[in-house]
Amino acid sequence: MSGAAGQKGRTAVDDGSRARLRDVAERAGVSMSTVSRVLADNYPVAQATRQRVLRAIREMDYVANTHARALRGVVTQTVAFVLNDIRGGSFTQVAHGVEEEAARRGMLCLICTTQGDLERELSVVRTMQEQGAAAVILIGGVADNAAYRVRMTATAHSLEASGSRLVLCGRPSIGDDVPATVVEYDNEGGAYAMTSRMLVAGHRRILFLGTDPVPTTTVGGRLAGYRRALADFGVEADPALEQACGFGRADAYDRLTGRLRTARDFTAVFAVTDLAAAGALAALNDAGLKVPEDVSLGGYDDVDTAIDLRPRLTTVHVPYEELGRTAVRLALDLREGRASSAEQHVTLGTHVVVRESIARRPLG
Amino acid sequence: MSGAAGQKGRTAVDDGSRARLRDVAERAGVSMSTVSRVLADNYPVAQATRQRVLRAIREMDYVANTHARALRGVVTQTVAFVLNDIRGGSFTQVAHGVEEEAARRGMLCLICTTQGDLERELSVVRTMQEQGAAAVILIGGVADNAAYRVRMTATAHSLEASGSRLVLCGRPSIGDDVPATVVEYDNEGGAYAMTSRMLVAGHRRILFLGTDPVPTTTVGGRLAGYRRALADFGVEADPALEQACGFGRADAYDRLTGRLRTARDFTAVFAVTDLAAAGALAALNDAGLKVPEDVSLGGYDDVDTAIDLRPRLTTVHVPYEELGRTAVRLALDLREGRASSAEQHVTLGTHVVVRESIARRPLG
DNA sequence: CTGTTAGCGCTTTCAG
DNA sequence: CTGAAAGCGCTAACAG
Repeated sequence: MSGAAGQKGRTAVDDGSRARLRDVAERAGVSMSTVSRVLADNYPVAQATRQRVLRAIREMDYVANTHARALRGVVTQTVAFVLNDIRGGSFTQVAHGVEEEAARRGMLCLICTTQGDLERELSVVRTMQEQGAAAVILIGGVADNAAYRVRMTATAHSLEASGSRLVLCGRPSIGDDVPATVVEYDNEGGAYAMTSRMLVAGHRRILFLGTDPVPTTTVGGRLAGYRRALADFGVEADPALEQACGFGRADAYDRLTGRLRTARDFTAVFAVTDLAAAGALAALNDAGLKVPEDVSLGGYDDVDTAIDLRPRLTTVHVPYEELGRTAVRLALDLREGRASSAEQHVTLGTHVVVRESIARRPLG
Repeated sequence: MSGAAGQKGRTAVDDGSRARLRDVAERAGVSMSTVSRVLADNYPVAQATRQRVLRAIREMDYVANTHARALRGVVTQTVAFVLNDIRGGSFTQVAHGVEEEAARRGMLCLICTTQGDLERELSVVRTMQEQGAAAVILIGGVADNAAYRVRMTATAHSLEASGSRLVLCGRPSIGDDVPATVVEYDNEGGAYAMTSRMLVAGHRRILFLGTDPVPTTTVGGRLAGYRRALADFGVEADPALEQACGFGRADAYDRLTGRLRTARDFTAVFAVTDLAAAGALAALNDAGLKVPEDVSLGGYDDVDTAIDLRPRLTTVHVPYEELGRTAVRLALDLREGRASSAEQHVTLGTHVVVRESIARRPLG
């Protein structure tokens, strides 16, 4: 298929196909080794020869073949970043952190999306492994169950055998004996802090907007923080206040609007994400409720746009970019022997960013 | 370096390194070809043999080497997507479109960022070419000058020689003779429509917030649309109303706040992006000005969060996701001979989304 | 149905 | 300083 290049009388360039090392060597009147040496610049080559080779390379627009190189062991290392959906604020920040740190180390960054499908996640990871990725970073929560753990454990081992590293980012560890790097943020703590703040402001009926039918680790942690805060304040948790809802704006709007039609049995809403908070805010306003005068509102993620909501959204800040950088750093440092396995589990802090959407509980 | 695997008495797996086809063959007691056939599933293999091979593959956790495959011509095709910065609304949507269409075709999507550095853009493209990307998609405006055109033309030809395709996405063509696919949106038309709308509402002094010292094609097009609308309405363009400003929220806030300290010599603001519009809105409000009662405001991009601004932002919708899908579709269809070169330049439409941030010019 | 063989394009000893 | 030669791991004729 790749054609007649190299045949007598036809060069790769005449042919319209990519020039190979051999073509360059022929043109420069040297051996392939010499061209390779000029390219790698890791071995003495006579000035005159070097010039001739460089000239041929330029004239033929030679572009090295990564695959052939990789096969010989000289790899353009890549870091793979696997996420659900590239849209939607927060993960993009993680991606940026990953990109940044990877670029700093001269590595390429592969980004793949899974659309929330665990099956696809596995297949994508496999593809990355085939590509020889130095690290495979999985971002975002998952439905945590036995099947998931078994498969992820196998994946971690397989990756390790390939000389790669699995990184769980914003997702809890699956066991200390599993060869995986874990970079978490204090998901539960952030939710605890937010809920506490609402409780301190006098709220007792706080709607948690965002439980899932199949709860992911992300929701699980936030819900746990919410419940723990209630418990610590001696407030009994009311299951009716744990409202099913997805991460998106639209779903939050619909769910809350629906609920408000029936009853308004809460004085504060803790939305599982800022996007959901935006939807909740719109729903509240459309129902004639003012935030924070009538109902207080809290978000989670601290996306850039939280500040443009009115009132400005009080939310939980997550160091997403740092999460991405750390993921790359830990995984690669380990490979290079510059970090120990002991340092391969990190939890970054979260904190509430106080803005304007939470007020004291209105009397009556 | 890759070690002693394959030596007598040590298998790849014992060794802790990745198992190769040969190891699997040995274990299953067959030849490499047979294993290869089982894997490719493109040739008859006896049931019993197949089972034995499959078993060995599983037991050894065999993972194929993409690079070796690629060298033989069997490639996991990748589509490369090159952008400035992965954060910030709109390009992410394009990336999603690209991802979607690439995935639909079973292709991998490589995403790389350049931080706005043309030098780096070129080097990234080169790396993608080395990787054997089927298409290299460049997204976003650039400073359009002779040097850029020369280099991009060379890049396009080089890519073509590699059997790849350059795609300029949201960036104008650099000439009909250049082998590149161009997927634009009606950038100038969107700005024209927005400005017209403001003019129709009676505004005569419209601040264009977002000219650059080194204007990019994106800004250039939007500014051109702005000027053309003014001209068509017989309003003389005042250079003082073309305010230097970047794409981001923070810069817009600072610039407009600074300007408002001196004078308020406009009744409407046309921000070059929605992000800038968010900054402008905050600046206006902080200066005690109400939108749209005192000053009207228009944005560009129609990012998801434009609807959460108060007032809801009137802006120009750009079909970003569609842009990404189209980029992939055109480039790949051409490769596969399912599209002609004539169809390789497309301009998608834009339109104003009317919300609440533009009102009739206040009297006096 | 299965095995043998000849490379894909490149790097890297090992000899000049 | 330069060249010849031996593969990296895999696939695809070509013979059995």
